[in-house]
Amino acid sequence: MPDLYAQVALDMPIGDHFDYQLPPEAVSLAVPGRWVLVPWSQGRRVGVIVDIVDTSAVAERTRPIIRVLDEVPLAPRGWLELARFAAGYYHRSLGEVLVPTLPKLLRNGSVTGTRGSPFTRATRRFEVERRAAVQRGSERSGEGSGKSGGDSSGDSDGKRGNEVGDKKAAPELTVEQQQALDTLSAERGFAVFLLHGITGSGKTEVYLRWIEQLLDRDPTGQVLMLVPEIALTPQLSAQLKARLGRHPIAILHSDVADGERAAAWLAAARGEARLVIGTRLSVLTPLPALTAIVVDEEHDASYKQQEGVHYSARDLAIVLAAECKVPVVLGSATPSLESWGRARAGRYRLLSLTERATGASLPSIRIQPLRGHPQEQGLTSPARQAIAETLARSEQALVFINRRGYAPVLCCEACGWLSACDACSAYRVLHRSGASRAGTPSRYRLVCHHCALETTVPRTCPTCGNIDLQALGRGTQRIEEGLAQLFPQARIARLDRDVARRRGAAEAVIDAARAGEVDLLVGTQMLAKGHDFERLTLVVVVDADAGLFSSDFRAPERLFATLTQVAGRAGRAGGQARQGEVLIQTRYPDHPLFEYLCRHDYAGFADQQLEDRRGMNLPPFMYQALLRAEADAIADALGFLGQARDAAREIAASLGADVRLYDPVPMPIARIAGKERAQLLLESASRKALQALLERWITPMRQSRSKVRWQIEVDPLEI
DNA sequence: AGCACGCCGACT
DNA sequence: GTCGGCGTGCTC
Repeated sequence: MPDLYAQVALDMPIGDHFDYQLPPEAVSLAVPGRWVLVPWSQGRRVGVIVDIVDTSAVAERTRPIIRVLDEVPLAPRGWLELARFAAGYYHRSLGEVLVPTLPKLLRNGSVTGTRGSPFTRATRRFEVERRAAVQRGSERSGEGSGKSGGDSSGDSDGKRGNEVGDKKAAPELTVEQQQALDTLSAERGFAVFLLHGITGSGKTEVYLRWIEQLLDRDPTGQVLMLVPEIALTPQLSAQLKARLGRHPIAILHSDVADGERAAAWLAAARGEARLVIGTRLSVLTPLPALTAIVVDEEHDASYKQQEGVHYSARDLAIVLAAECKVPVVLGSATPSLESWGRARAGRYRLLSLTERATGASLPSIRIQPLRGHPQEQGLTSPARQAIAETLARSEQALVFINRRGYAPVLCCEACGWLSACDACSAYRVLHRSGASRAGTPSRYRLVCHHCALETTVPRTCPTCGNIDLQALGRGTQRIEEGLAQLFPQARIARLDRDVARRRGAAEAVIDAARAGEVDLLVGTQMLAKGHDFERLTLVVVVDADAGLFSSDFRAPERLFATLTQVAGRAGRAGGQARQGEVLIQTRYPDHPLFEYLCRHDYAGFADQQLEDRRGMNLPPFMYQALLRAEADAIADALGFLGQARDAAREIAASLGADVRLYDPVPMPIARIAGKERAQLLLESASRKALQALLERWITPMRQSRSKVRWQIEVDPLEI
């Protein structure tokens, strides 16, 4: 019998670790945090050593590990602790948290790669960049300035004009920015800051300065910056590289190709990359010398992982910061109510930026009633007039509608038939497809946004044979078409997920708009995030009502954030440029949300929402978890959840845990792709009580096999 | 979760 | 006579 066993976490829903014999020659390498290749059934898999022990309960079944992956850096201590927390909190096995964080290319043990492979090329490219960065850094420090004013470091890379050629002299900070920065720089240990800054207040500049200071101060320290899914654009990378180019930067994005990702990940894990910027998945990148974390747009829903382990990268960032005893900054113009509530309670330190960095004033927001105001192409006459005036001044206007496609539903006026999806409880959306070259008749398709099933449009009504089928409502494509009719001379561009599907297409639209080659921009959320269009002075929101009376208690919070964000695109230039104007069309002009919005009063809105939530016992005053089930028949899903609830009730009673169990209900969209879905809500004022119940409830449920597919969602964002 | 093994219906 | 359905057992 061997002297030592390695407890190895594997990507399995069962068990937390599996025991393997440790050959004597592997003992020196094999420590917790090491990646290993182990035999598994017929094949082999990679896992992480989580402990070394001298006995095993299953000693007679153990086999030796195959190899220690010593080419992968040993994971730092805080990282394993973070993963342990995530596994416990989201009720998954440790391996399910750990293993998917290793880039695919490194998972098969053949890291070295062949010469000229994407991985080797990426590694070499990173090394060249790193040396160049270090070189720039030493040149700079040779200039002898300790202060991080940095105006002289701007023209660092003179020979190549690829950085858009701007002079990257850092802008002067406003008093508020300076104060925020000073507060941040003074903090060396664990602390959570909420940086609340209005749109255009220069939050990014504060991050940049802080990161710059941190990297200069500690020559080996690493900073992690998390950004939402769509925010990680080439523009942002270019900006960061231009300003912080004397430090090696690694970019980790789900779209980054495998070889590139593996190289960037290794650079981060080896401590070579000083700034690691990425989407939610990068919160689990092992960083040996972490000194600070930034979470930009912390309210963004894309921080919540929606497959695999459903973790919140923002929440894990805070756990990681605590683990590593470093400061973390959450930034947003419209913080989540969870974060805002904690700042109000004094648990997070609030930093406020209340004015725009350019000196521009905030846009004026007008609410335009839809009722009693006839519309043309979905636009009231004040909206059309405002657009016409904007065009006449040769400025840009943005028309915002959060619904892609041509029309949300097709209907038969004779019999009432609607274009329902066969597989989902939703309507198929009318889309205009194909490049409508002049002369080519445009084609239409019916597309289900939930199961992606696409069909042709019936020539006649499938139930009554009527020839006249009507498109009901408006999406981006129809608004675009309407604008072309209303303003035939205007150059119009659309941006939504359909446009962005083509590689580089979204970039092209944004670039064209910035270059002034577009007069009218039409689009969804995508247009609202972070872009700076200098000549854009008008924003029209076609219809703000979807979020006003939703059954989801978070809908007002999201609507406020979206409207604030899109309104923030207007009139950012400052100087002698015109003040921005925002027109919001609604059927409910008296809704209180709009009052706060027009006053640009996020704090007032958020405090009011918090009061509502407190009164109604909702998060953040209540902790929730959701058990979701999926089956061919809704009765099976509901039956499964009913039994689960009964079991939970008993456990809660035996624990004395004060947890409320609701009845199982079908999900808001009950059927997707032919599967019926239902859910069971649990909530408690005590996170501890809820977690204790989940712990005793979920583990046995995983062991018993059911024909119903299910998953647990802790801190669900949508109910 | 995968994957194998193992017993009962519609096809060459 | 087989191909294949998914029930249940196992993986250190």
